[in-house]
Amino acid sequence: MRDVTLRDVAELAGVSPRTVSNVVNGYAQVTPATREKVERAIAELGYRPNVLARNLANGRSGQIAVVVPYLDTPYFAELLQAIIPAARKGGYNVLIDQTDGDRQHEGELIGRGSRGFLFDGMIISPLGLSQQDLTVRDLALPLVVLGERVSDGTFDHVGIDDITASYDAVTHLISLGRRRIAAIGDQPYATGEAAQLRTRGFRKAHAAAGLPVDESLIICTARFNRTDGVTAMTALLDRDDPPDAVFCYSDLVASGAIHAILGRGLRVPEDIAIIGYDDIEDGRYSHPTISTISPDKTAIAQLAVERLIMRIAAPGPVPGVELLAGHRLIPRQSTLGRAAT
Amino acid sequence: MRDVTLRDVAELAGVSPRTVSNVVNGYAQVTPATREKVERAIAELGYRPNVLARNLANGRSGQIAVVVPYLDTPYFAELLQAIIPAARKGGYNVLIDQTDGDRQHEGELIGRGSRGFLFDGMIISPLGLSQQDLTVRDLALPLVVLGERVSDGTFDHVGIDDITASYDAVTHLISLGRRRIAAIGDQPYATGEAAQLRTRGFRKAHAAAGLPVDESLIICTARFNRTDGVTAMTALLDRDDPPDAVFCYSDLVASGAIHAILGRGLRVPEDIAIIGYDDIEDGRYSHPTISTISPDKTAIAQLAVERLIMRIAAPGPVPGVELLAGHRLIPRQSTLGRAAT
DNA sequence: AGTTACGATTGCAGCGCTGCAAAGGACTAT
DNA sequence: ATAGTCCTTTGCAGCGCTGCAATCGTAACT
Repeated sequence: MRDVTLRDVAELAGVSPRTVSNVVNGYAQVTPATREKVERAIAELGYRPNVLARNLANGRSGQIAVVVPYLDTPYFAELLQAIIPAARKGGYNVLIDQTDGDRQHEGELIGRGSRGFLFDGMIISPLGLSQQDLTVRDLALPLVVLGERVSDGTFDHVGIDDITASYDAVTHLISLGRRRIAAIGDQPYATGEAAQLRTRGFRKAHAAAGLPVDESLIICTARFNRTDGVTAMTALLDRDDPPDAVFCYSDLVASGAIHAILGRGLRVPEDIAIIGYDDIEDGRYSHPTISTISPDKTAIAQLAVERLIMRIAAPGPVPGVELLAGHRLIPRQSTLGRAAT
Repeated sequence: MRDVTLRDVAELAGVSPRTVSNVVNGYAQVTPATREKVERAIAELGYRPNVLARNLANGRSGQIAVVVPYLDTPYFAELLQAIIPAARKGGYNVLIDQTDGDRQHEGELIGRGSRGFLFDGMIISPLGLSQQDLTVRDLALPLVVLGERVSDGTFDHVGIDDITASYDAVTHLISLGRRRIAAIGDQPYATGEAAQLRTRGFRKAHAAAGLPVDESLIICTARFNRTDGVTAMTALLDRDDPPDAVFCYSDLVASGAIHAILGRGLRVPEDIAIIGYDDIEDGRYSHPTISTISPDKTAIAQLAVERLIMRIAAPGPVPGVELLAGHRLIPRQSTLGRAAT
C-alpha cells in the first residue's frame, strides 16, 4: 500500500495539489470552504506530509545538529535536555552526535560539506578543536559554539563569564578563611581556553584578597572527569603541605576529589573545602552536597538555539558575537559544612 | 553560489550522472579508469552527495529516532552514549526526542504517520505508555522497546532479566544478614511492568530464604528519581521499625535514599544497607559507593540497534521477540561497608 | 456596463538523487 | 566473419513537495 500523497488528497478534495500544500502550510489565503474540504480529505486519508520531500523542495532540512564530546557527562546531558525543547519550539529537530572530544572527528563535522545537507546549522561544544581549527571550517555552516572557544567573528559563542564565576567561587573559599587553595583543571594549551579563564579568575580572587598564589597548587588535567579529580586530588594529598580548599573546574572533578579525600579518612569541608562548577544534579545529592557555580543552562540553551535559528534564516554572513548567560554561586555542604542544607 | 550536484560532476568527468551515482555508491561495476575520472572530478569540485535527495529517491531517511523520557537521567544518557555509535556503525543517524514520560507525547510519537518519513524506525523507552497504547500504534513503524514494556508480538523488547536481577540483589542483602528489607520503587499499575518484575524478584528472594515479606516495606513511587528516593526513605525512617536494608529500583532512588539516611545521622551500611539498580557512574564515586545491579548497557544498545535495523530492512512484518542482555551484581560500600573498594 | 484590482487557485518545472531496464561495447565462441 | 555473451554505462522517469508566476473569478470602481 503506497503512502498517501498530496496528490491523493487533492484528488479527493477536488482541488489542485498546490492548494492542498497551501492549506497544510497556511501559506496563501485559502477560502474557509476550500480549507475545510481539504482538511476533511486529509483526515479521511490520514495524510501526513513527507518531510523529506518538503525539505528537498525548499532546500532546508529542518534539523540542527548538536555535537557534544560525551553524552553521558551530566553537564552535557542537562544542557541537551534544555536544547531539545528550545529547538523544537523553533521548528527544528535535533540530531545528536558525540565526538569523544576527538579533534579530528570534531573537525570533520564542522568541515566543508560534512553535513550533506542533513542539517541546517550546528551547535557544538568542542573539546579537541583549537581556535585555528574553528577558523578554517566551512564558513557556510551556521555555527554556534558552546563553552570552550571564544568567537573569532565568524560564529557565535555562548557561555558564562568564566573569569567572574571563578573569581566568585574562589572568593567564597577565601571568605571562609581558607588560605591554601588549590585549583584542579587548568589546561595551559591551545584547546583549554575555558580552563584558562577559570585560572585567571582564580588568580584574580587571590589578588583581590592580597593572597599569594602557590603555583604548585594549580593542577592540570586532560579532562574534567571524576577520574581526573581523583588523580589530581590524590597527588595533592600526598604532599607535605596539602591545601585547605580546592576549586574544581567541574562538579565531576569535585566529585572525584571528594571521593579521594574521604577515602583517606579526611573530612570535607572540615579538613578540605571543595567547590565545583556546573551544578549538575549529583552535586545536590552527594555526600556532602557540593558547592558550585551554577551556569544558567536554560539561558545558554535558549540563546544558542535562538541565535542559530537566526543565523540559518539570515540571507548573508552574520558577524559572530559573544553571548553571556548568567551564573550563580551556590554554597552547599562541601564548603559550608553539615549546617548547610 | 549553487551547490555542486551530481550533474556538475558528471559533466566535468565526461560521464553520465548515473555513473557518478554508481561510483559514489559503489553500486554497479565501474571501470577503474572511469572511477578515477569521476573521483577526480568529485575532488576538484568538492562534491558532497545531498542526503536529503538521496533519501527521497530511495524512500528511506537513514535516521532512527531514539525516544527517552529524560535525557539527563544518567541511565538514559549512558544508554544513548552506547546507542549512537551502534547506530552510526549501521549507517544510521540518531534523532533524539525526550517525552518527560508524558503518555500523550509518547503516544503521538509511535502513532500512525507521526514521523512524516523523517525516520525509518524507533527505539523507545516508554514510561507513560501502557501495553494497550503500544498495541494500537502505527504497525508499519519498526519499533524496538527498551525497559518497561514486554513485547506483544508486534515489536521487539530489549531488557534484562528483571526478576533474576532483583532476586540477586535481595539475596545479596539477605546473605549479609539483613532481615527487614524494604523495596522502593514498586508501581502496581498498568505502566509499571518493570517495577512489578523487580517486586517479583524481591518476593522470590524472600521465599527462597524462607523469610516473610513485610508488605508495608514495599514502597511505591511515581518515578525512579532522587527525590522519590528521599521521600520514600524519609517515610521509612519515620517508622518505629525502620528496615535494616533497602532494595532501590534505580541508583538514583538509592542515591536519594542514602541522602536521606545520612541526613538523619545514620550510617550506610552499618545501620541500613542500600542496593540500587542501573550502575550509573555516580554510584561508583558517591559516598558510600553504591552496590548495584549492572545491566550490560552496551549489549542492550547493540541488540536494540541491530534488531531495529533488521526490522527496517525486512520486507514484511517481523514477529516481535524478547531479547535479554546480561546483568551483574556489583557489591560496593553501601552494602559491604568501607572495606569494599 | 466596462474596466480595474485583488484575492484565491492553479500549472509548471525542478529540488538532487536513484531504480529500472535498455543500450552500447568489447570480447569469446563457432 | 558472425552471432552470442557479458560487463559497463546510460536515459528515463519520478520520489513528494514547493517557488514562482500566471490564471481565474469576483468585487469594487468609474
